[in-house]
Amino acid sequence: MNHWLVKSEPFKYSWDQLVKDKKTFWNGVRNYQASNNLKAMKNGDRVFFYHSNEGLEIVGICEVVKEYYPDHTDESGRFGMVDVAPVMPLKKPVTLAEIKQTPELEDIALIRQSRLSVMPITAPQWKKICAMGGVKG
DNA sequence: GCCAACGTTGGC
DNA sequence: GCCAACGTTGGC
Repeated sequence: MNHWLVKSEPFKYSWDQLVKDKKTFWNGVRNYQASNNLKAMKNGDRVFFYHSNEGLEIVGICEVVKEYYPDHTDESGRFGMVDVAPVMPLKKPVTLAEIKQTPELEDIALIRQSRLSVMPITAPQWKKICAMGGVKG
C-alpha cells in the first residue's frame, strides 16, 4: 500500500465537509506532477488530508475508493481525479510548524516542494506523523 | 528548444 | 498583502 498527502484550502473544501459528504471526487488538479501522483494511487491507499492557507495542519486520514479517471471539470481533457472517503480524523492535528521541527520529517515533500498539492509520503514519514497525531497508521 | 514573461500557490 | 518558488506559455 502506498501513502499520500493531499492539500485543500479549508474554505474551498475542508475535512469536515468530506466527513459530511462521506466521499468526494478530488478534482481540480492542474499540475502534471500532482496528476501523476493521482494516477499512481490505488484503491485502499491511505491519504493524509492537509489544510493549506488556514490551519496549516494535517487533520485526517482518508482512503482512495476510486482510481484515476477523467476530471470532467477540466476542459483541456488532460487531467483526471480520484475519489476519496474519510477514514478517521487525527486525535491531534499535526501542524506544519511541528513537521518542520521534526528531524525525521525534514525531507517530506510538503516542505521540499511547498507548492505541490498531491504528493507521496514514505512509510517512515507516515508512521511518524500517525504517532504525532495520536492514531495508528 | 531556449528563455523571458507571466500566473499561481501557499507560507508568512 | 507580500513575496519566493516554480510551473506554464509563447515568441524567437
